Amino acid sequence: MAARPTHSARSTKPAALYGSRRMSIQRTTIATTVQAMQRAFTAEELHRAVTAEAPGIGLATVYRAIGAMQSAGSLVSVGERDGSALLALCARHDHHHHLVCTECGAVVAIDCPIDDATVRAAARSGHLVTDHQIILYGICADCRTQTEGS
Amino acid sequence: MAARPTHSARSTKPAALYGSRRMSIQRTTIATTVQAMQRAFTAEELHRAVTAEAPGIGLATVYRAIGAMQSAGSLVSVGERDGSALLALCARHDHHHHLVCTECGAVVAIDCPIDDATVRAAARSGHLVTDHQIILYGICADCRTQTEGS
DNA sequence: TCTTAAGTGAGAGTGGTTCTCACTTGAGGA
DNA sequence: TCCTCAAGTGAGAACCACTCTCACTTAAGA
Repeated sequence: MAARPTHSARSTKPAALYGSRRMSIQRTTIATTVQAMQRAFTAEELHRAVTAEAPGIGLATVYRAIGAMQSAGSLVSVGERDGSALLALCARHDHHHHLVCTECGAVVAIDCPIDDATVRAAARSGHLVTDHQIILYGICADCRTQTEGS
Repeated sequence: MAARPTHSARSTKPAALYGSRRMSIQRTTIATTVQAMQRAFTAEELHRAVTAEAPGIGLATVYRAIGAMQSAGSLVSVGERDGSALLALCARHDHHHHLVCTECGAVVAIDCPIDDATVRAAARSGHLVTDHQIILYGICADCRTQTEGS
């Protein structure tokens, strides 16, 4: 299993995060704000950050932009916090999962730990695994070095 | 990885599903209904099933009973369906996960596929895995034999 | 029986998310 | 440079799963 940052999407153009042709000022602001986010965030946190940048952008607009980015595959849901969906920017399009740092909220892409052996073992019991959903929680490399340094 | 039914709780007394001493008629009805459930269910589905059995039992009572059974560890959340939490009876108290059958909704306990190798590989990238959440979707043994039989 | 705290039903409240509607605006074509 | 039109927007209502409150009931131990 290899772990690498999810964040190459940070350097792509805002428009690339959506699946549509048309780019409004609001969507550009939202995309830029998402790219500036250093960790996983909720829709409400994103709305707060966006309105700090450009007051007047509605919550519904933020939700619509989130939906568009999720459809385009540039934004993924990585669990939840206090009943709200936790979102993160992710440029990887191959099959993978995410490790959410419980210290700082950073999200790291992780290769899928479900291997052939797992699927075969399930098959031995008569079950067929067709899909799965995995979220890993832990402490990221940065937080570990910080903790060990102090 | 071994897979085995989650359902030994089906044969236990209703009172054993809750962590408390006191048993009301409502809680007994709810526990019996849960034990009769052949698959994963939502709170609303349970409420419908319970009121079919004993009309007048309130939704809040069902939610309170679900909370008590979850605290007691006899009922677990195994994902979600249409925005509602998906619940299932489970008697296993060791570390494990669940396979939800996409055909019939049956739930099967599955040993944890996250092994030492996975954790060590994450550690090699500097990350420490402290917790995880896994839901497997697939087709259970019964549904497979049915499909192959027809 | 009595006491008492746990449990109950009804319904209001909460909070995240989605929908509606009238209005605005970006982008492509003439 | 207009014109057209569909995509996008803001405000706020609506939706929905779930929780809380409150007056009342009841199980269980003394």
